[in-house]
Amino acid sequence: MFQPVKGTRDYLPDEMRRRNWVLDRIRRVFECYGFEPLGTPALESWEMLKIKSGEDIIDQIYYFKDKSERELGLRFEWTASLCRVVASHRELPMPFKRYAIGPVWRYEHPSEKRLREFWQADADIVGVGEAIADAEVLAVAVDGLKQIGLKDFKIRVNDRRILEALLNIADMPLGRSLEIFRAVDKIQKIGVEGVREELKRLGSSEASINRLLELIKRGGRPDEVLVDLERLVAGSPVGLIGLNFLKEIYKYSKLFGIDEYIQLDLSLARGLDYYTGPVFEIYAGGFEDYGSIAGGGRYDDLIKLFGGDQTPATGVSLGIERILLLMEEMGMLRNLEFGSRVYVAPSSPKMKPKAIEVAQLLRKEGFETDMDLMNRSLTKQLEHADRKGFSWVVIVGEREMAEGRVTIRCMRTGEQRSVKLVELPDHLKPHSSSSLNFNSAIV
RNA sequence: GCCGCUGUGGUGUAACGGUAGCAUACAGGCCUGUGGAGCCUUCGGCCCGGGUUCGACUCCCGGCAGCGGCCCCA
Repeated sequence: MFQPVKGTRDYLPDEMRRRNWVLDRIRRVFECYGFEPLGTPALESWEMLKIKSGEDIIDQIYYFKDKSERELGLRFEWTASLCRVVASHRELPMPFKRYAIGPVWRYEHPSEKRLREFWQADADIVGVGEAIADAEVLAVAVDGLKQIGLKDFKIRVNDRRILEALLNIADMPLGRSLEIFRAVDKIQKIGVEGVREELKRLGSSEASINRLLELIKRGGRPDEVLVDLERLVAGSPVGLIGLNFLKEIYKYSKLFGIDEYIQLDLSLARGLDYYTGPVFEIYAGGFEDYGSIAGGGRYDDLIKLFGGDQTPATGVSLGIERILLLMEEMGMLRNLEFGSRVYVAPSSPKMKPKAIEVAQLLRKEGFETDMDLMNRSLTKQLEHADRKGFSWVVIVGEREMAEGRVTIRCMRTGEQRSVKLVELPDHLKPHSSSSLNFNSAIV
């Protein structure tokens, strides 16, 4: 018997329905904010995927040669593909706001929280260098999460240019910023001592390390930290640029209505090498230990690295599996209610042609409709409809049909009544809609 | 990548160096025009490869997969 390959999994209908529900809502929010869909291949050239990914990620790229010895890889995130498109389509009007939702692949140790094939929902703004873009990208992410029923958030933000300044203040070795960033970023996972070890390995002195660890402890609500921080990086032009940018983001976040979630965290750096300024991660409020459910940052140099003009860009990525797992844990997926579906049951095989007619009529009206394909007895059909969770069964019987009527049965209550065929859609409508409902959703 | 535990019908489990049993699900029947209960019937399995043995699902080795931990990392 074949199983899904390591780190991948199947999604049976019940689960897939929930997944789709979440994906649909996020897509709708993306489009609501004016992001446009962009399709790019799962397969990209290895050469391209490697650019500015960072050592650790490169090891995780699915790599292979095709039959013509081309070196290829599977996308491990969406940003590179976006940059490739932007670099090679100079005609795109700016700003270019695009979203992409789909699977990405990383060769790493699978666990419940980490598969080798997983979905990311990305929203990026290309062509805007100002903080309004970063704030909007955060807003769309928060709104997407709200629309699937999450309520409270913590957005950790930082700017790598501030970190850069702190590195200088702490007298850390020059030219190893990226490695140091990666080490510092792990503080949540490996703890202060772990980071200390890492930094030692990178050739920093004990004193520098202590100083840096002390510096990055600062964090919290922007209103409280920003002033303090201003004094700290006063002597560093780069640091000031970063700081001012964060201020701008914070300013705009108020206008977008997400400022209450924002927290400065000077230890945040993120693992990818291409970030040039602000970086951010979103956590579900009260579930910070669970890990981030979205993350992103600004990558102003990446498009140029891909052969395009110097073009600023920023974006955010939602981790779909993480989000679903979290929702599962919070018990939110059980409350999902889907539009009611209709099952058409001929009372006997003889009525099959009439049943098809009824089913087609309902489908034309937009009802999710299924019918018996196996000449089952009415008993079996009801059993089946019950198990599959249909809300309505339309019984197409000889006796009623002779008068142009059918019987509708509500599967939840067991009530049923006879209705005219021409009025059938009206009788099913109150309980059926193409839109989805969510009991505890804010919306 | 490393260490540990695990691998029996679709799912969950039992036993055993000598013909693999149960539950549940699926399909059908009791029920020839009415679901959720009950009873009955059918279908269906030892992860893969090698070794030890008269004989391996069982013991040994390797692989693969899952789970947990470490490492690594969104």
